[in-house]
Amino acid sequence: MLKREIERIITNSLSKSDIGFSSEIVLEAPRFLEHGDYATNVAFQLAKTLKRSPMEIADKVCGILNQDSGFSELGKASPLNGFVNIALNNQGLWTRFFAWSVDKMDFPESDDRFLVEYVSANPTGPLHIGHGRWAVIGSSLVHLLKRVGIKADSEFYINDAGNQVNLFYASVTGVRDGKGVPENGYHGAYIAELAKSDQDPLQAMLTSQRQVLKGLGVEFDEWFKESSLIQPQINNVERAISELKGLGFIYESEGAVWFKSTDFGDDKDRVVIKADGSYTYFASDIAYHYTKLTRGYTRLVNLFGADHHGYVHRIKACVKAFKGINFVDDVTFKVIIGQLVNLFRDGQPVRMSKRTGDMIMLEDVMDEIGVDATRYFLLEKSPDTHLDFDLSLAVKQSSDNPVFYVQYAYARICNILSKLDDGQLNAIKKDGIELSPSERDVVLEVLRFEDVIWHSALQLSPHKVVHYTYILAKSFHLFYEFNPILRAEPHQQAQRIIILKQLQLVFKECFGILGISAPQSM
RNA sequence: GCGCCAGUAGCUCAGUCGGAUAGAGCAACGGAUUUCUAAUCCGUAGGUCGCAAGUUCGAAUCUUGCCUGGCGCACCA
Repeated sequence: MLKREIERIITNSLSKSDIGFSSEIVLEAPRFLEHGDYATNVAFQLAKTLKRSPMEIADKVCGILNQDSGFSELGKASPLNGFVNIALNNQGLWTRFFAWSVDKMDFPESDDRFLVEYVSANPTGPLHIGHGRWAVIGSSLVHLLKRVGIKADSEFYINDAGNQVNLFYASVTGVRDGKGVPENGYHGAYIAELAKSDQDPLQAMLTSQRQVLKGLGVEFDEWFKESSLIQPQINNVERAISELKGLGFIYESEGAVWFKSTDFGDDKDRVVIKADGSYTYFASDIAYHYTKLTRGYTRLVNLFGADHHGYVHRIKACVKAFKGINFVDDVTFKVIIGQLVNLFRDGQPVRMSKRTGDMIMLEDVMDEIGVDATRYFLLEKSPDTHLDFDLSLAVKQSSDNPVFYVQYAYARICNILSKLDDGQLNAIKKDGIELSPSERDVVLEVLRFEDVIWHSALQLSPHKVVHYTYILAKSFHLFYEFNPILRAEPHQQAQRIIILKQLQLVFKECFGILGISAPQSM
């Protein structure tokens, strides 16, 4: 990618010089046009060791770079206030843009195997908007990881064992038999619906969750049932606990069996086998994460709702404890906490509770504003921001909705290209390329794509791709405004067609990662 | 009481590895359309980056303390 190439050139050039800088140069993008296309702060870093002022060093660095033929072919360096600013020349920029392609992107290879676990909602009720948030973030994260060549699988953990499920069954049969819902049981219209049906309530609930998620474009490689942890041949709960015991992290007290999670930063130790001999929910969780390791995953990523963040410490503790096992090496475990979504309608908060009938479900939101808008809005913000989501606003603003803004850019591109054929490309100039300001801007944005998705993937932050997509659309719309294509001179037209084609492919890539559609017309 | 997350423009939020003069969208106001789809573009206005100290050439960003809001603190799941 362009940025890395320039970094390499500069690092090379400086390491050959007498300036004595051997570590890698990292470029940043300046905020102001007059500061060029890229900038580096080497001079500040060198100031201490060289005992010279940053201005003086920046001056010298620029001299070295501008003497270097590999660098000067591409751009020009100039010092300002201690920064080294780099302005690329149009020819160098265009040559790289012309040669670049989404199919030729080159990402570092790695043997890491990611497992992204997300949603994992209890099968005791319909999905709410919060689940929708983890769902779109998780699915886009998996798309993103795969796109940069990282091996990643996705998984939904089904809590189909334990008290809550029993209570759920009891609630449905209670209504069915006219005896009413037990204390602390589940209420709501969906319980009454399930009671009317002959279907197994748990199966019905799972099927419906799966359908809603599929409708949202969210599919999983694996639906892992808690109940499958214990099988006639293999009892994974027993195995996981005995592994921990072998490592010395299990003890008995007050008639129960405990895991010493305080050794790994938890507030208190946790019970895994109750005094009555039954396993706790946490025991299943230990076993579940144990199977992630036995299945060969080395990078565990869990998306939890903020209402479950209390488990983070203990689960991290068990994964850390498992590092003592001989087949486990170099495992990392990252928990992404998705903050809750507050739903509003006309500025009034809409409460969501499984225990009352008054409930807005994920499905309702999708019906109301559409899948693309639902995904875009839920994906747009960083997961650790508390999201206020006003439905009436999302509907009202639908005419200048950001999701339409980015899709419209794509539709405009498709429309123009449909009126042209590749014959026009013969007029392309190879030398003496001129670029208008908005052409230049759009070219630089396209070339940034590779860098953006790589860093978004490393930081497990798909929302950065949303941000980029919006910026790209913005720079396209501006380009469109000032650079006619159909009426342009042949060589200029050819040049702009190249730009459109590159844009079209990058937009398609972005939409693919975000999971929204790419309309050819609107 | 303890823990996690947040606090940036009227509202909703970006802000990379600490960089130069703080960034968008919406809302407000003023403009642009004989045109490749105006679902667009241009401009104006709007700031004590919660508060206070510290680290340093430089802090919205890192450290510490405090304030406010959300969530969580079971031998429930």
